[in-house]
Amino acid sequence: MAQKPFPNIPMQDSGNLTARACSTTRISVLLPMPFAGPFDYRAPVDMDLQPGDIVVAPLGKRQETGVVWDARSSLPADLAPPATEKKVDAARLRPVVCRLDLPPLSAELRQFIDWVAAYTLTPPGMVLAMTLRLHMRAAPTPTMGWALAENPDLEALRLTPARQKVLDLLADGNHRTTTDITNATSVSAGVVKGLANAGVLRPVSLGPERPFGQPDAHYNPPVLEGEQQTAAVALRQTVTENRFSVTLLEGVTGSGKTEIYLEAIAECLEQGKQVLILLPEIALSAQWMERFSRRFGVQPAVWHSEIGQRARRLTWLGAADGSASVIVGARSALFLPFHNLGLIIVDEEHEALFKQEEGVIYNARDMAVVRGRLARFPVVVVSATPSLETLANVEAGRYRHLVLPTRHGGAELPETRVLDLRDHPPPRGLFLSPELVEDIGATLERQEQVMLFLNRRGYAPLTLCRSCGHRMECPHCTAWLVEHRNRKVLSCHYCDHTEPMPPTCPQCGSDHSLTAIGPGIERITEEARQLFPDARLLVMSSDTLGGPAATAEAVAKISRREVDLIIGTQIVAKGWHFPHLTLVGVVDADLGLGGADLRAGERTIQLLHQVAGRAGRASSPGRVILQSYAPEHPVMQALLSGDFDAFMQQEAAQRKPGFWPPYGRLAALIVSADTPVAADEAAAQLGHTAPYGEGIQVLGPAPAPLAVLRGRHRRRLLLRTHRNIAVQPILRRWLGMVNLSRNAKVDVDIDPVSFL
DNA sequence: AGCACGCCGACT
DNA sequence: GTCGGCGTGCTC
Repeated sequence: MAQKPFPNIPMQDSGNLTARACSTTRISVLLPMPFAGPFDYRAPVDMDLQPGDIVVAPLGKRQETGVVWDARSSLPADLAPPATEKKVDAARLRPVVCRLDLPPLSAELRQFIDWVAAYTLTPPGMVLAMTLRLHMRAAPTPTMGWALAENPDLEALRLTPARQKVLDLLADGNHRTTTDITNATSVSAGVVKGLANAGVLRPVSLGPERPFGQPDAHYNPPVLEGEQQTAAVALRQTVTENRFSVTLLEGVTGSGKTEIYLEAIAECLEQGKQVLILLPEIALSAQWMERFSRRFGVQPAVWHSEIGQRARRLTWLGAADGSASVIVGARSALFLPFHNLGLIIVDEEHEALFKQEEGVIYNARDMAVVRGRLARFPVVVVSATPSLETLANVEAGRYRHLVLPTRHGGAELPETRVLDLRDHPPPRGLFLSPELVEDIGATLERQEQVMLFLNRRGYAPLTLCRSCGHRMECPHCTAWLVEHRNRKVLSCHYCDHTEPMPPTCPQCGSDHSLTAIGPGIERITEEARQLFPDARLLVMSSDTLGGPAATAEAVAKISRREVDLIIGTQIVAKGWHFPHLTLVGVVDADLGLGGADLRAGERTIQLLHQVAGRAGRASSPGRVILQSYAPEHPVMQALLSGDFDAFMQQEAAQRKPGFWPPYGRLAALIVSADTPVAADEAAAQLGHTAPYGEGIQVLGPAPAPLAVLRGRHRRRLLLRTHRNIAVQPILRRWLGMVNLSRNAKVDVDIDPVSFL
């Protein structure tokens, strides 16, 4: 890729280099590449380079954007990788090409990047790549907008009402983008285009900058009372203290957690500092954005992996120069180069989505705390069902705790009932118990909304041949193929394999013998459609909702009562506000409790509680019915009683003696190879060289639950240590001992969340 | 991560 | 006889 210096970014030229100048100007440059550490370069004499400066450096035949790095690491001894004191010969040093005119990365951010790299055992360059993940030298193409033409030929123009609206809007002489025009006038983009074609509008360049609106801390302050007021004051206090602290803000759905942490944001804005809010799934947070702009008068800047190149660049620069004072984002926003960050809020802190499982494997919730500690500002983690990790930190006095015990606005918590499917089985081949069906019918009768929740996409999770017992499996993964009847395909939920539904059994050739086993959301929809033919159904899953816009529209339809019965997966559990929903039916409450997952119970209770929270938020109380084959299970009992504290204490008691997290540390080694033999060989080697000692234990190797994933054969080992033993030095020594064949690979997952 | 160097099969 | 497959190794 040819890289030309971009004209809008003035650069300092390296000028002529003389051999004499070389000896004293060695500098470290960290490149966004998987090297063990920074490379050394020569700083041209006329180029004043400081740590943090973003530079272009030669690498082999190409040029790369990197960052001038600190000469010595500031990491604590138990994290710092052993220093490789082999200095590259001064004669081999190549000069830095130029310095880019971009705000330098702060010392805190550099330290944070080093810290995350050392903690996750990732090359620091790969962590830097998360900060630098844009074409730093790319052109910020100016936004095009429209202005009224100098002397438009209005005679020839058919002046429709829509066209008139646009002309009225632009009459003030301001230049606007097509989007701004359509938003302000609610005409379609076609109208704008038509006017442009008619020569009434002329295209203008809006210039490279589109400044972010400044949130106004006093725009629309809420009226808070009682416990809410107390909590808001306490949270504002953590901000005014102006030092590192972590606070858990805990409160059930509807207790007003968001309103309260918006006050902490207001306080931080008043201090002139930036705020970062991390949400697990930013693409689905239209309602959150609305609440924010209601409070502060403008939309916050948004960051996630799917924003366009342009918005990406603007937001990055906005973070770096401080003009974006509030950024709301997914986990990757944690690596933005904030100018003056004063607060991070992690909403829904218990969510597994904060864990990045590919590339640099890190937990954004935990790393947010680290960033706050290194840069000395407060962090607030928020949840209705806090993770055991966070609760243990509260218990140990490391985190503060603010609890909002009641629902706000008089709404009652939903009444929960566990329906024992052994006593009330659904008819053969169906999945909704008659008891639940009756309840749904009565609720619909009252013109109230019902939601059915099943956390499984597709029609059926297993397709089985009734003649020979053959199961339809993924050729690349240890997983069943899920039937998607709408699309007439079988598809793997772990890789991108999809095949057409075969007409006969591929094993024995029998006709009409392939049978769908178990329910997916499509099958529940079919059942519901037959039971309630008059109800207006809406299916909400990642399959049916293409993107954020479609999701927002679906949510709006529910709010407008254009829907009676909602059938959804996970996606419905997000913090939506559905005021007319009074009954939630959980089709399979036991789903997720199987398997050997450390956190299966915790996760199920968090998910189901969140789903339950969708019911009865306005004046009418909601009800939740859980279909279960194990009503006696502690998870069901806790959901019944609403006593999550007791459940979590029980979980804690189970994990403490074995030093399971959070009472010990865990690291997973995932061995993968292209053949089972190679995988076994590598796993065995790791098994033989496994560390041992007081408070150190290695479990495995064992085949991973997904023993084959995307054609790679996988084995797992688990390192468990006491909490006071750092796993990183142990792992570094361990991995240094093995001599793996080229086709075998070991991925390290510190603090694993998924055990697949 | 790129990109080159380096040794073995199907083409002009 | 060459073009090109991707295995291994290096980049300050």
